[in-house]
Amino acid sequence: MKEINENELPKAYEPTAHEDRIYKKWEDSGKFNPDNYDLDENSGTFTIMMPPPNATGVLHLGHASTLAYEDLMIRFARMQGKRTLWLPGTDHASIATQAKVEKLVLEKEGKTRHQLGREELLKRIDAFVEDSRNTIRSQVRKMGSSCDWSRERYTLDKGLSDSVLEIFVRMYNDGLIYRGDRIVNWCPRCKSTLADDEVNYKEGSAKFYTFKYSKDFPIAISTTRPETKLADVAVAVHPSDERYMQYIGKTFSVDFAGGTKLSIKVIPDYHVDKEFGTGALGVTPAHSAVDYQMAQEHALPIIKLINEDGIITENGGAFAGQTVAQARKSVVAYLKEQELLIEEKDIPQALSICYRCDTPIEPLPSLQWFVNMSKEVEFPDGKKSTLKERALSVVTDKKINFVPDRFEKSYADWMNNLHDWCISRQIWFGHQIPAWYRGDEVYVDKTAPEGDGWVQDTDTLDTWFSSGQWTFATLGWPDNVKQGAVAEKYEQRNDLERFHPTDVVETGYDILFFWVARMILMTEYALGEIPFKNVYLHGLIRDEKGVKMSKSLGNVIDPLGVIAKYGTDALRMSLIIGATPGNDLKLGENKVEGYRNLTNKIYNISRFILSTVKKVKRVTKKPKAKTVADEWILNELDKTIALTTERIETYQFSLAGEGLREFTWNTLADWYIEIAKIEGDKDEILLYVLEKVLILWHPFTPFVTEYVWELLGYEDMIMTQAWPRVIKEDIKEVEFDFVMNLISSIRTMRGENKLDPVLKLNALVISPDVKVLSKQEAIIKKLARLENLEITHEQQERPKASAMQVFAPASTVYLLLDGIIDIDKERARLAKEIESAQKLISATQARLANESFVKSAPVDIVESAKTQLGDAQEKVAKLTSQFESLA
RNA sequence: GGACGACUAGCUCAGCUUUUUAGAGCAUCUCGUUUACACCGAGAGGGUCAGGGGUUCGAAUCCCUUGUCGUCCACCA
Repeated sequence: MKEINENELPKAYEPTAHEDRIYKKWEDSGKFNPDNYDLDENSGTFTIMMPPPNATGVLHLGHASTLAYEDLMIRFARMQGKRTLWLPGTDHASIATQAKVEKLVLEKEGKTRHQLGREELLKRIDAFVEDSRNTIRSQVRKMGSSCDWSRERYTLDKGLSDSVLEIFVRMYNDGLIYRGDRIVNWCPRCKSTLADDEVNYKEGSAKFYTFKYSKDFPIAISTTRPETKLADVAVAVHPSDERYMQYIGKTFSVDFAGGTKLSIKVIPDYHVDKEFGTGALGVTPAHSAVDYQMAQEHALPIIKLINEDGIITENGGAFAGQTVAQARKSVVAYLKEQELLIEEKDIPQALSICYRCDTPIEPLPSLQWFVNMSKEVEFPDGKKSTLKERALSVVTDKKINFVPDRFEKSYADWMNNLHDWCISRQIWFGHQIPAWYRGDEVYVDKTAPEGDGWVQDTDTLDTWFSSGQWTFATLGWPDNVKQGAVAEKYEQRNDLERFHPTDVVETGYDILFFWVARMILMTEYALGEIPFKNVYLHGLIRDEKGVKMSKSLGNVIDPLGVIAKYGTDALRMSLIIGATPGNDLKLGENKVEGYRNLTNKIYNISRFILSTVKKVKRVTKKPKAKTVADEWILNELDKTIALTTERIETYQFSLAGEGLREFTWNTLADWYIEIAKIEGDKDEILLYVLEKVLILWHPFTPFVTEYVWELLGYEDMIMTQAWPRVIKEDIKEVEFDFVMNLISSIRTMRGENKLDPVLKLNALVISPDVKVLSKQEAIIKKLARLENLEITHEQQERPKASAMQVFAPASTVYLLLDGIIDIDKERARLAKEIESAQKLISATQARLANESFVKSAPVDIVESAKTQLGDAQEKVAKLTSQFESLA
């Protein structure tokens, strides 16, 4: 390997030259796997299950965002010395994947899935998925994800399938899973059912028809779907509606369009809006969820008019065989012809559409499998509850925390309104339902029943049924179980015992209900415990104009393209810094460019230190400060360490990154390094600060920090270095004193004529021999202006000692620049603050002197008043001393 | 219809459990081309924190209200 010479290093960091190699180095080291660390029993664990991307293709920025956040948390925990597991995987994504492959097969071979057959299609899908998973694996690596590939999983692998079967059978035996003929959301294009939350709504307009079934029928009704009226069984009216009261309970025989005979009963129902339309509603139980409810309550028959292909059944009389659209025209034509149509107008309507393909949903009665959300059952911990209540209580009891917490409310609302969950899908790709039929017999178990003539259900399970088991099935359940304290030593425990519950799930808020809620349900049912302690939800990533990225608009930013141009570190920072949880993020290229510059800054700070110090060596112990500037930078570093740690621990990643940037660029690079150039002799401190800064940056920018670590020639990898710790009490809040010291010392020197600060300043700034950095000049000019010092241009020499004198309090200058400048103003401000604090004191004292308040108010209120009083008094004392020192 | 969120500098956004004088990045303008970095440095301009009201010694921050935009949920046939 070629020896690295600092002087030959390129001026700018080149991400693409190092990233792949560095990733390989990490991966080959085995250090992504927590088993390859020598840690003691009490190290603590930290676990994240990577949300499995769909096996349909490529990663988008949403995935990139999740990977950036999770890798940050994982690297942070690992450096803190925890046993850290990040388990990667992919989701088979039943409908999405099958639809994609079907489309490809149709394009290439001109065959539909039915022409191809189940076996053959599944073969094609498997091949496609294998390919796709390889793409995803490589993209996850590109993001720098430090996940344990030896534990990689797939929602259709054997372990997950075992778990799915186990849960299905247990739920069936508990009476939680049942098969029922119910109204389902049917997508005629996907030819499958959809869960309630898989239905989207689109604003549109519809023709609203008002008509009578026949000339002698007494009540007119209104509808946007005249064709479904062929299957009406009732007319519902509000019980208090005087117009129709007289008809309630009566049944009318009607000859309707296409020769269909209807038997219409007039029923009362409080849900009917008297003001809407005619105030009467035609009830079509088979093709409307609301009507279905009414039919159940009034024991009305259910006539299925539309089949799974969107074609009118034989119940449609003369219209049988027509499509829904054709039948609508036919019925409207009939109504016009018979002069039954009273009104036709356009109204706005929210159209139900399939969330995958935007096809309008057809509500249909169908025999499907459901999970009962409201049936009481015994959980593994022996407590009895319904799935719904259980999943709700873990959040309301704060066993699971949401970031941001406002999503706890949406979660609770959603859970409260949850209906039974339709889990069967008429899709071939997925976990086939473990139910066998023979005549009227039904058999449910993990394996096929013995005997002849049994036929397995051809449906598969909703993809969320399996991904809902992601946190524990990936850890070996059901083979692995929790045995409590049986295994004393950590090594003797299985993965489930070691790593579950996981610590965090990080994902977009758009799949809160789909996935997060299902994981909570499933895990509570299987294990009686929570799947994760914290849920961090990021927002949607939009383009720079705030438009949602979509293929059709062509505004999709490809993470790989960004990485190729600016590097992974820059992309990661762009996704994390300046983003707040739960809020959408607008990402433009100039933002990424800015963070590319920051990456370069980190590199160049390192390059400078590398080439300046006499000998590169690790400085692990905090060096002694020789000047005030040293003291200041070491203190600032400690503050940054404490702040960054705290912010990452409390999920304030954006603030953590901003604070680091501030320290790195504005404090270290712009000030301390400039001071170091003048003061000199700072090798130890520079190396010490650099090492800590690199470590702090590592979770954000793993590649550049690892690269610099290599340049420094330090042992091991930065990835496995220990996260720095500081004792909070050691941090000094010294800024204000520095300012005061500086000002007073200049005044003293002047007054006593011991030193002439003017002279010293000049010596440094204006020497014609020495070209002065603008930075230094700025410091001096500012100081000079402050203290009314004159800058002269005659001084020739540049005495080192005086440089020390002037720059020793450089930190204070820094603060001066920040604005604490005008003494009179400062005194006025302090006086005002003291006054307001004193007002607070007298107000609080008055309250505490009031006996009835002290006796009647709650104890904690009284206590907090006392604390407040103490704080205020302390504040007054502090401010007063500051005020006096400014005299 | 219900709920939630946003409204802060030209742009993108922090700050929001009442703690000093409202911040950053980008953009603009001026100066600087110096041996870490032009993917640079020094400086400047730019905000009645959407409007109104309230609580408070003190409000961008807490409460109420109005407006605009957005998201989610439910859904009227």
